[in-house]
Amino acid sequence: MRWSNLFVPTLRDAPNDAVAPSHALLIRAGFIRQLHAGHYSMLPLGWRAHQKVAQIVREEVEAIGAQEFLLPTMHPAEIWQQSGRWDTMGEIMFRLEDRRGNATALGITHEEIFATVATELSSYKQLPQIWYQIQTKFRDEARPKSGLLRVREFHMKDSYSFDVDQAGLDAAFDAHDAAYRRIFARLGIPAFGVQASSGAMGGNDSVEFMTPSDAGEDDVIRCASCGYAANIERATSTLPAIDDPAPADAPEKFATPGVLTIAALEAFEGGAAADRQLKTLVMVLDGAITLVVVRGDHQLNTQKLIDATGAIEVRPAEREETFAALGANPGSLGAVDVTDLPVIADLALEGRTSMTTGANEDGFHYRSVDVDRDLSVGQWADLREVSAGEACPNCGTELDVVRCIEVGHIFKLGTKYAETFGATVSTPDGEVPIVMGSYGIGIGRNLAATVEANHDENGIVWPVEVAPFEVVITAMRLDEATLGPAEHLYDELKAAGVDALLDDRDARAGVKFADAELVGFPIRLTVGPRGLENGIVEMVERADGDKRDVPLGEVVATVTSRLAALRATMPG
RNA sequence: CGGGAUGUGGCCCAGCCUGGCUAGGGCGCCUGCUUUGGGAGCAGGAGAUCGGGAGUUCGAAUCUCCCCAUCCCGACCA
Repeated sequence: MRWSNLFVPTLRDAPNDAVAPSHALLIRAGFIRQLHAGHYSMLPLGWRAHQKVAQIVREEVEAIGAQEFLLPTMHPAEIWQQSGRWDTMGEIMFRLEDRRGNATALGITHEEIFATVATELSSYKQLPQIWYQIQTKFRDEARPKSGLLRVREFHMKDSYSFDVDQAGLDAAFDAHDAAYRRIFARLGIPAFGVQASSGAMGGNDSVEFMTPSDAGEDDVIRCASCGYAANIERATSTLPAIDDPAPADAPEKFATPGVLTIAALEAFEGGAAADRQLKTLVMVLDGAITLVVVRGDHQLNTQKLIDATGAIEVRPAEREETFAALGANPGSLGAVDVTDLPVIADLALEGRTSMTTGANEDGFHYRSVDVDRDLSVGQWADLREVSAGEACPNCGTELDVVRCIEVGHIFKLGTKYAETFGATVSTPDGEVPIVMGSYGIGIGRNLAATVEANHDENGIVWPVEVAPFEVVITAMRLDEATLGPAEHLYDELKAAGVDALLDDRDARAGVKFADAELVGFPIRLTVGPRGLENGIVEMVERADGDKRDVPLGEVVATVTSRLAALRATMPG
């Protein structure tokens, strides 16, 4: 390919709404353009890199035996109604009607569809199977952001495993885990696995692959000592034991005029330290007012509440709803003696006594509250959000919080979809539902994550396997004396299987060099009269700036060996 | 959805507060000449409903109201 024929609209300045490094660089280097929020056009360089990411993913999942499909992205509502997710998916799913008025959805994922196909599996002898596709997904994200990192229309590789039993599922899961680690290594993305909430998908084991980045949107709790790592939606920690004073016989109500916050009650004469208080949150779970109680110095993690209750829609109660339910305003709320509303309490409160909490009467609190005795707790659950500095649940080391991009997610579905859609196989012991697993990886997001992890002040530094071209040949003049040898080199490299680009633009050297660095080709060859006089070209490596003169006759051998070396040294 | 910010040629930005000739600069683009190993110089040129609508005014990029879009933080989210 000749650069003079390639559409590569590079920009000296990034559009001012591109903030994340990958976003700004992919635009500046001419890889992508935005159509509207969350929808991007892939330009020729962007599409090449995108396809290279997809190819790596394809190779690694095929290496574990996966077979490629292509399923429709428009789905009839019925299939989603059958699994129950037509309702539970909420607004994330784009919905439309066809001309007959039939409800239709744009696929956000394909468990239902693959499970339907899997109904044709009839014997355990056909298992195991791993099926996958690389297909457009549509998600009506509330807040698309950071370029390709969070979009509403994107390609995802989603694979599904089908096994006769749990042991088979475990094996398929572990195979995907290993395949994903190889994928991230090849993409130059330093990713690690964390325990995750399985969210709306259902299922048990759930591992998200994360890579640290300020542009991310997940917080991960990590232990530097033992390797414990979990999404903050799932993470736990060990709390220091607290010795409560001997409990009184009954709660004691006392006046607390003007005290509306945990902090104010700490400072109040006769108040209590935050870890001796109960924080009562009034939440609405699928329309039902519910009291959620955590320790005064703890934060509720909403996802944990959702996971614990199975609720679909969760929101804080309005002030009016709260007053109607408890007869008091925020600042004086409590769960003591509340029996007409569900009460869910955090595990950290089990067995606590002599606590202080609102009395459901403005301006009054209770002290000497015994949680087990005075609260009608209907459900105990891990609800509190772990904070940095708390102790690792495994080894006690102080935990860190790391902002991350989720680059992959694998989890065990079990038999839910197989049962719903009747995907069963015959075994010697009778008919059993197929045990499924689900494994996703976003192509565009990983492209962006690669850039997040591989760039410098001059532009992108592509790993060899993802670079839109592996080598750019910069022709310093366009006369035959220079362009001739440059073209010859280009032909030789192509013949040797190297993905090369010939920069034959009528532009100044500085422009060509700067563009080559911005776009991020791993290797650049400078072909100009100065070197040709001595029978050499200059070779520059993007990653470390290493320059060397290479005799014309050795260029192909040198380039191919350097490319091989660069492939082998990918981090991961 | 809550909070904050921004919309001026393809990109970056000035002008707005304090209303006043043909809306200005840089990059990019076109033409010519010179130049040619790290984003060239000179000369000429094209390109704008100032996000949209309504209003105030003799006069609106500038003031007022409504709407839209985009970005950031949060909520939400396989």
